[in-house]
Amino acid sequence: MTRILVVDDEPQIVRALSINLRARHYDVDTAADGASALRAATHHLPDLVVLDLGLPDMEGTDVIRGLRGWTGVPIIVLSGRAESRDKVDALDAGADDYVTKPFGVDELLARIRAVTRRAQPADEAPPAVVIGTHTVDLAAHTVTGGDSEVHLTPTEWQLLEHLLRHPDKLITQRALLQDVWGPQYLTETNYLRQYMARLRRKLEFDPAHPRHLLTEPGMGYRFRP
Amino acid sequence: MTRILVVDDEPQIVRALSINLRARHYDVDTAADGASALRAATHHLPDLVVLDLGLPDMEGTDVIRGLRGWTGVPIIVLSGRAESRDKVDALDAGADDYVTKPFGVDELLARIRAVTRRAQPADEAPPAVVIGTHTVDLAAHTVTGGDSEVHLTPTEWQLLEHLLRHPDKLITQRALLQDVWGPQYLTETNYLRQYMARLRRKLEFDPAHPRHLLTEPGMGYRFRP
DNA sequence: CGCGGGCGTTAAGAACGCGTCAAAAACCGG
DNA sequence: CCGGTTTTTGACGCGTTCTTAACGCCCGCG
Repeated sequence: MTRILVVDDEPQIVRALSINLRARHYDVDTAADGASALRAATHHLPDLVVLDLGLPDMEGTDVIRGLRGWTGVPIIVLSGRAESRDKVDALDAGADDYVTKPFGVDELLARIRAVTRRAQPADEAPPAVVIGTHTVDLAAHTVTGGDSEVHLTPTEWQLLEHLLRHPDKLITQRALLQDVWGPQYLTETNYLRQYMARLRRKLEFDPAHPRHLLTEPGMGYRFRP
Repeated sequence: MTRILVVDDEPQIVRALSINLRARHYDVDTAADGASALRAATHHLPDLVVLDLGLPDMEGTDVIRGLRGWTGVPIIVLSGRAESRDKVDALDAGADDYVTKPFGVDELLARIRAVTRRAQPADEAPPAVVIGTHTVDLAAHTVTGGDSEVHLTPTEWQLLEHLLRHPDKLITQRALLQDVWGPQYLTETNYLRQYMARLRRKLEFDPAHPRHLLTEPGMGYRFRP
């Protein structure tokens, strides 16, 4: 869930934005002035800040700098002022985007999507998973740790990836066969037995008693972190 | 040096932007239509793309998607159309920002700074990398050290560059072929075999047993520092 | 208690991908 | 137009990986 902090001193704008954002399944915090905005951000770091520049207590650029001092959270500025100078100041202070009022809600939402999309990869949680003594990094395609060096073949990676991307979830045999081998292999469960065994031999501490790559008899397999 | 690809079919706009950008010490490439824009980006990946939406040969959103298919390079859209719908479409296709014409140059420059600032952290650039007895300097495009003099061809540089920019990370064959040769060579893995062999012959201490330019059978290649 | 399905294991041949050599074709500067 | 460099293309041996088959075991069920 993406958490958005809306900062504006006009209650009706805050209200309208909150309703629209919540309807899109965003989590919304609000603040009516710069000081409480900084406090709210400190208290619970949002994933994005929508900031009106016309606040009663502080310069808008100071609010931006106050945030930028300690966080890289994306900031979208709302402002009634369309002068080039204001935009340049806000953007150079650290804002990610600048929208002039009056603005279309659809456009703001699209800009929110664009900015969060860009910011995501930076602070994304580590895509590394631990299995026994080994650590699997899906992004780099590496297996580290463990005493012996481990190398996985393409098919092994594909299979492992599907399991690791859905922790604790049961993946049916059909789903795995479909995704790794294709639609015409849906009944070749022997492939799964073969390759699950290989994965366990390479990753599990005791392949005969797997603790992470589990079998659900008659159904499929499951990865337990 | 930040390299910017300017795409617009109006020569005077291209010219004005080029002058302004070069004055700010940006490196500028230009393209007049969608097809040559995609080709230019493939040939030498820019750090940012400024894209006019009113191109003669392609839909603007298709150009965006054409880039997004294989790179996360920041894209700022220029457009004469101010309708909310156009903005939403472009942003959701993968654009990072949308500026309506006529626009102030100062504003565009500020938005360029904002977008590149956000994109920067992703690619930290270690200036020099050591492979065996040789030292490769990506910025200067030089190979020093080693007893024998080493000269790399353009294709060899491109290939090596992609590997060195992502240390320890597996780069798939498709990604390398896409970035070095272009989208229509995705299956020509023999090119990779050929040029990886040449790089190893020129850089590795023992080309038959590479220690830094590693093969991941069936998947791709990896640079280990 | 005997039976059968599903699972893990082992073992084999087949198919594929990689590194390599070699040579033709395209490119480039003089 | 020529000579050298660079890129593209084809072919082959070899090791790895994939595919396929067969066997034993556990467990639920009749």
